[in-house]
Amino acid sequence: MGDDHGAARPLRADARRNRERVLQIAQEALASDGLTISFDEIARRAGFGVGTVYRHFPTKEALFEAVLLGRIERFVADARALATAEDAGRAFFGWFAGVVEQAAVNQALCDMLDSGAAMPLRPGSTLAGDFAAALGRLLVRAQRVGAVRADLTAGDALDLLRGCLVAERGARARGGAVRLADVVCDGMRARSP
Amino acid sequence: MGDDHGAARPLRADARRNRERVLQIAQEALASDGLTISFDEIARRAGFGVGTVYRHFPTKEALFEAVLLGRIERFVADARALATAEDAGRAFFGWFAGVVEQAAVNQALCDMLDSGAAMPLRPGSTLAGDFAAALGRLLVRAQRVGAVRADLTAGDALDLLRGCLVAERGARARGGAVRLADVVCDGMRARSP
DNA sequence: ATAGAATCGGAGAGCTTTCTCCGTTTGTCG
DNA sequence: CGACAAACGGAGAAAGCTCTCCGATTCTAT
Repeated sequence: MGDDHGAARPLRADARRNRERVLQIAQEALASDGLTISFDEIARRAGFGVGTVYRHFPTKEALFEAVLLGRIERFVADARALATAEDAGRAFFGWFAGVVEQAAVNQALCDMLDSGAAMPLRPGSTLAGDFAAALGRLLVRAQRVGAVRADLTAGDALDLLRGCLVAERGARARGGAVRLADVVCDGMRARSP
Repeated sequence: MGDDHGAARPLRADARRNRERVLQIAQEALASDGLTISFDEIARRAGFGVGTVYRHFPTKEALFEAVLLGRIERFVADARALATAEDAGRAFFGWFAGVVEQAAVNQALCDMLDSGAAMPLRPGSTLAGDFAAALGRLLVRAQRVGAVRADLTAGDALDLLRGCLVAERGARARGGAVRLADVVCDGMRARSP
């Protein structure tokens, strides 16, 4: 599930080139301007007529998904790979900081993770759920070994992740020296009484 | 600098009543829907023609400022009142949590504090600067008595405040039990090694 | 080289949003 | 009460957005 429905005939050479260029430009535009950028503006920056871009991606959302979905899937895959790591605390905090690190330099990723309860994906998608579930597994393991406060839920951690994104992005814009994600991670650590 | 230019003649009785009603409805609409709500929608909810609302507030921004400016000024005043409190750590964390507490139930306040580097105020306003300066003073005092990590700047604290807003608002929406602001505050505390 | 299919370009339909304009209605004061 | 300024209402201008449509153009297979 990703490209076209069923077995489509191969694209004409120029069309494939153009499609790649659109994806490239859209990726840059989304990273710098976020989800609010207009479809027309992306077409303009890519140097194509808007009709051409719509030929490749039937809606604005389809284009944005084509650019961003892979990034989120990657986060989920990373979390799964860490699900059996030796040091559960290290796994959780490392993954958490890694997501913040990558998303903080990409406005669209921030917008996507930030906005409201659900990620603005195709209704049928389970990705938002997968993401939350993957985070939840890392969290529980870290709590079992006493690395993270026991009273935090997966929802809490997800909200803190969103908060970190906002904070960290602000800090980057100012050239701040302190990793704000580290500050928040410290807050999540279990106190040693 | 507030109402009208110079000495305006008093409003007609019905006009004053209508103005109050618009402010009241706008306040509720902004709290629940945030800065993205449309001017037309506010007029509709108040039961007025859009022209009537524009008669009282020349632009959308003017209306929003009339509703929200006072709230921010209040935060600044609170910070100033705490600037000589005995327990500097308590003053800083208490103020920080208080701002989060109040802003978390008001979408527009969140939007305003969140969005980018500057608050979307009239260019000439010094309010954004006042807010940052007030926060900075509480922070420095708390750092002097060793209550807060010494490596945090005022900008860091402001960004963390923004992050808290996002996290806390998410938690409220889910009915979360943990005060996420407390988690972040714990992260800002100086470690006692 | 040429026919024919695939692709492109961009005008414009249809929507939302901010804000203006002016005919109509409503308070107020002598 | 009656006149007149003040206030109201909402149509619609202007701008921006998503998305469609179809004539013009470009590739490719023969």
